[in-house]
Formats: sequence, C-alpha cells, structure tokens
Amino acid sequence: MTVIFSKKCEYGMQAVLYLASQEKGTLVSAEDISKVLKIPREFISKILQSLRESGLISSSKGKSGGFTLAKDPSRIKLIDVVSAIDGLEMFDSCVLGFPECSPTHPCPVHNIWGPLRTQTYDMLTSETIDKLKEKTLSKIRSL
Amino acid sequence: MTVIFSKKCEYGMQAVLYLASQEKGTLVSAEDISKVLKIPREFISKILQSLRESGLISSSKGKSGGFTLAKDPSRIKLIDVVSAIDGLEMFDSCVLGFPECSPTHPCPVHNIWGPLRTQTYDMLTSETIDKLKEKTLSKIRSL
DNA sequence: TTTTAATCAGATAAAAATATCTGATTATAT
DNA sequence: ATATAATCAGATATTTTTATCTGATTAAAA
Repeated sequence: MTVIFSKKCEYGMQAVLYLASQEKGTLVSAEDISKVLKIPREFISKILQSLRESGLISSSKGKSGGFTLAKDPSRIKLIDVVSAIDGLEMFDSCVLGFPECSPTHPCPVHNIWGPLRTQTYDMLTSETIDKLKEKTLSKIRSL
Repeated sequence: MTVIFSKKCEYGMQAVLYLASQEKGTLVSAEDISKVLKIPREFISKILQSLRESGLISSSKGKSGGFTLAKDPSRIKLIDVVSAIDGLEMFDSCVLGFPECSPTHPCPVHNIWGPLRTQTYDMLTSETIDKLKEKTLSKIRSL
C-alpha cells in the first residue's frame, strides 16, 4: 500500500522542495539530490527528467550541469508536482473503490470522505513551496 | 497510484459491507459477491479467504456454502478490514515519504497532515458497519 | 450413493510500479 | 584539444500488486 502518493511522486515532491531550499539559480546534480535525499540515483534521475518535461524544473547539461526550479518557488505548489506525476484523479475517485461515486450515487462513506479529500487537496494547494523552505532545510539536516 | 488503500483492501471493504447488508447469518458465495460488486471471481475469493484467516468473516464449505460475517455488524468497523489487509502502517508514515517523520523531525507538511490523518482514521473507526447498511444497499443497487 | 456447487491451498501468470543499465550527447575545466 | 562530469533517451531488470489456474476437499441436494 502507498500512503496516498506513489514513490515517484513522493520522491518528486522531496526533490522539488530540496531545489526550492537552495539559493536561487543554483544547479544541483541528480547525484547530489540522490545522496542528500537517499533516493536511488538512476530513479531520481528519471523523475527529474519527467518533471523537466512537465516544465516544473529546468536542467543544463554538461560538466557542472544539473537541475533547478523553472520558476520562482513562490509560484510553485506541491499540487503541481502531484499533478505532473500521479495526476489529480485521486481527488475525485472513491475511497472504497466503487465506480462513479458521486452525490447522486454516494458510497457509504462519501459524505465523510468528501471534506477530508478537500482538505488534503488544500494542504497541497494553499502554500507555495517557498513557505516551506525552513522546514525543508531542517528536515534534510536530520536525514 | 492508489487512493490510500490497495485494491485488495478496497474490495475487502466492499465485500464486508455487502455481507453486513444481508440478513443475519445468510451465506453468500464468492461467485455472488463477484457478480454484485463486479470484482474478478478468483481475486475476491482469495481476499475472502484471507479475511476468514483474520477472523473477520467465516465460511462454510460444500454445496450452498459461502461466507458470512464472523460477528455482529454492530461490532465490526472498516478499520478492522484495513488492519487485516493493508495494515495500519499508513497512519504513522510520512505523506511525503520521508523516513522517521515525527514531531521532533517533522517533514514540511507534518503539522497539516497530522490532523487529516487522524480524521481519516476516525472515519474508519467511529462508525460500525451496521450503521452503513442502508447506504451500502442503495449504492449496490446502482452498480 | 452420486452429482453438484461450493470453499480451500498452492502454484502460476500478467500487469504495474520501482529500479538499473548502456551508451550517446553536451558543456565545462584542465 | 582532451578529459571529465553532467544530462538524456531508451532498453532492461526486479519487485510488488493484481489476477488466474489447477486440482483437492467438503457438504448439500438429487
């Protein structure tokens, strides 16, 4: 079982938070991210590539190349990463796995789950990642 | 990506809710459950077997055999199914996938996620499945 | 007593998620 | 110029989850 998000998505969020905690414009290599966050090198590489394709981060090749955020951290939210990797489908599918769960055909816990889902969405949407910089740094220090 | 629970667990919850919506003591075959809930026959079979091993449901073999709840629906909660199939690990692991996320080493969204996790747990813990009978029946009618 | 319809146990298969490998390309630094 | 250190693209491998198969056992019904 996953805790809501796939490993890819979890790693992607961690990496984006890490990039956001760097000095603006700093290029960070996949190797570096892999070591700091303890994520398999080749795996985070692939994830970074796909985030680049989505336009969330940018990269430069060659020696001393690496990755950096494509825009200011004050304009990026965690939901952007989720959207790019896992997609937003989970925010309108049934927690019990029933098909077409809706107000007209609610599952047994539909009314309770609705607000929770909304709050989860809000958690990912309300804050931009620049606001999470300090917390990110102190978490990384403890890894 | 899953929506919190594995398919096994979703199907397990659906099946247990369905059993709870039957007349007390009714034996329901895996075939029947499979058809009503549109779950692959052999797959739900395995899930029912494992729920039997966990003691949540009981079975009788032979012609006109089948499955029924092992105790009164007023004493079963959805968390029992989750606990038996997916385990409760998700309720204390990090939503961003960081290891050892805790109040002393919180991840960037630790404080926001905590209450949400608790509410999710409450959703599965507060109501016994007999309370969900009517809603289950009306959902099943729409499948 | 035989047929039938069910669970049960264990093996296997298929699909998806996670992870790694290989070699090409690129750009900096020596 | 050349060596080095990085991304990139595509293939491959491994692991986990989801799903199916096979045959044995059981018990009710014919």
